[in-house]
Amino acid sequence: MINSKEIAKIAGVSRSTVSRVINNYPNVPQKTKEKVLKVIREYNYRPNFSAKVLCGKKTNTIGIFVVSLNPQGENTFKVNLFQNFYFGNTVDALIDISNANGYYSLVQIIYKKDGVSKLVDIFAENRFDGGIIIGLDRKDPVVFDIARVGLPFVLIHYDEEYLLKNLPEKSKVGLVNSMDYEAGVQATEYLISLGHRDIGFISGRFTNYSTYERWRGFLDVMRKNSLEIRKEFFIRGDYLLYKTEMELKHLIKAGKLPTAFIVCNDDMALVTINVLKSNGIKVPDDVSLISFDNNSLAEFSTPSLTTFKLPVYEMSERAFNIIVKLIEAGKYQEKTFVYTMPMTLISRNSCKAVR
Amino acid sequence: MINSKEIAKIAGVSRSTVSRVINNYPNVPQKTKEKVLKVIREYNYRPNFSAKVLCGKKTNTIGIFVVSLNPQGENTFKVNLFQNFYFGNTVDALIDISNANGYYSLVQIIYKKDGVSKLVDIFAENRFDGGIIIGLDRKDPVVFDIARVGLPFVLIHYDEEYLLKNLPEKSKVGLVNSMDYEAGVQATEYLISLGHRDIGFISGRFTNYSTYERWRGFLDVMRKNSLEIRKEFFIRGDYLLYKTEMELKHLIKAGKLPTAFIVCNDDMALVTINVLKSNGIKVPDDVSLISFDNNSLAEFSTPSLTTFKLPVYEMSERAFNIIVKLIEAGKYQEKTFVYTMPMTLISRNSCKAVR
DNA sequence: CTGAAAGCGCTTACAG
DNA sequence: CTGAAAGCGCTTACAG
Repeated sequence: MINSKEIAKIAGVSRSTVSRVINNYPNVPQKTKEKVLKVIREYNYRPNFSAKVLCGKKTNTIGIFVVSLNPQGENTFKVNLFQNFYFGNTVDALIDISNANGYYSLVQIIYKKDGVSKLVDIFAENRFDGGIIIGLDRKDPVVFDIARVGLPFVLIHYDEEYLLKNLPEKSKVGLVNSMDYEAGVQATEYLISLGHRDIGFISGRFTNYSTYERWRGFLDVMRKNSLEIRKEFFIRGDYLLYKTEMELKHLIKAGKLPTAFIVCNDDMALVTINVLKSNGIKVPDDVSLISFDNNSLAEFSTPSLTTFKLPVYEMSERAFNIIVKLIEAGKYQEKTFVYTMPMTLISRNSCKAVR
Repeated sequence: MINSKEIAKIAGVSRSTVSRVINNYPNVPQKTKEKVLKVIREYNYRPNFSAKVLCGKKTNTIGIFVVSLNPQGENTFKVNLFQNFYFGNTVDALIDISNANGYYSLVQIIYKKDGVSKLVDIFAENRFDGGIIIGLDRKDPVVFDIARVGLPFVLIHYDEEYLLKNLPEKSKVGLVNSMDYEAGVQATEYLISLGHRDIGFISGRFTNYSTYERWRGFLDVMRKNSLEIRKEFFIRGDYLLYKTEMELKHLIKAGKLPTAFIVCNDDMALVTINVLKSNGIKVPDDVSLISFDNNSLAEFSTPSLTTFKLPVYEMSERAFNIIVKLIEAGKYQEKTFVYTMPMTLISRNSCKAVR
């Protein structure tokens, strides 16, 4: 590849001038500009990216990081991003939004293990102007190590209080959450309003922001209504389909079911429907189901799912806007942006009033 | 951020030695190594990425490029990657596979217009070791400009003959296609075997490899069976749902329908079902539908779709393997790899034998 | 085994 | 308006 030195030589100017033309500096006469531009076009010259960055130019790149501990054992890599509603859609939205706004996107999936600390390393390499991180545990302290690197980043789904309390001074950090506590409250109240009193809960991972918050909401409402929270109606699904299936089968065998389940995502709800169905239990006639996400199947399953829409696209947009603000603020401003976005109940056919 | 010079100073060695330790050169005594490593850890030092690349080190990054001309007018950016089965899943798979194998992935969506030529520029910036490109027209000549840059790349879905004929010498290029011609043949033969003779075709874009090939297959079989290809049964859907809907409505209004349609993707097939349904026409009783992709809804629609599975994941894996081979071959080998992967007919409920 | 020096390809004060 | 020079942070022959 040709470099600026040669371009300069051919155009009969110095490298400084070539640089000035490329970077659109004002004090280059039109004539010189055209002369240089002509050579650039002719030789298809493109300034070397690394050299530019090394001189302190921006990378124009957003780092997108998906932290995904691997439940099937540490040997299996692959997240199956493309089968995961939350990760897949967030990454896709983030890429799309970044690109549409003139930023490159560098995507990196962290397959846990040593991975999370590797996050710090990647930030220290200075490959991007700012990062967006999803999939971290709600209180993963790696965040503070990353903050110390100095590059701005925004978190999607993380504990707000814990973050703000422990963030080092002068951190450039953003946070985007969904209103999972409120959704948990609303889900429980909705079921109660339908006459349900025996309400079960199929959880995701409790290290996870959303699961934790929804569970809190559930507990608060159950207690407020003096409803018993029965241990046997709690299923630790951990967002894993085989686990959900296994534990649910146990419960069915044990003989007693709640009249409704709050399920921490649509995928587990879909499995729940199937397992119940194959045991002769009807949804929603025998058991009601309310879940979260509103994934692409929610509308098409039988019955269709009553679920809370996770505003993935809107959250991604917000995260992108914050990171850009943080990047542009440069060294002159430190601020922490926090947004919490509403989830919407989409009422379909998996819930029914209890007789 | 601390740099190698300071690390060297603190550790009491030269930058050369720091570099040797980092890059695991063999001729560093254990003791020196440990001394340096200790300082590196203590100060959380990470070699600057751009500086490394500028010295000729690899970027360890795969560039992933999605070319998506924007049908809704040039002002609308956003591809809605996450709603697009083909693009979304391919990108996700590519990211996943790259990351799992130790490569970063730099993703860039090209929103056409000036975009395609911008592709050449990005390749010239030397930000990644090799690229994978999807979404290009089956004969987009930009490929040859990119090839001239010298970085290896692999194309997904491109005209093989045209590519091989026009590629400059010493190109490091790969190509991964699916057997769309064969699928087109098989789809048509299948419908004929069910007794259909009036077969319509709802096309994607003809500049697109898959549409073109499937159409060729369709034509060949229809001719071989001396079946009439009726112009009025051809709908140019262009992969656009509103267009498919509009043209189909025209056709319905005109009064005469084929007994079966070959539809160039599941999304258009789903729309077709809806439009027919709302006009009192039943699938598959009145009209059979066979499509391509096997997207996540294909199984759940009513009726479920008989469709050809596009092996997105397998194709992505293949593309990744090729690009790695090409990268590792370095300057010493030039070779063009071409693979064409089978599509599988998944027989469900949208086709029926004609009485 | 190890350090001094050159070089990768840019940009940016600085001087004129 | 424009060029020579220094500098960004590494790596890598080269010499010892």
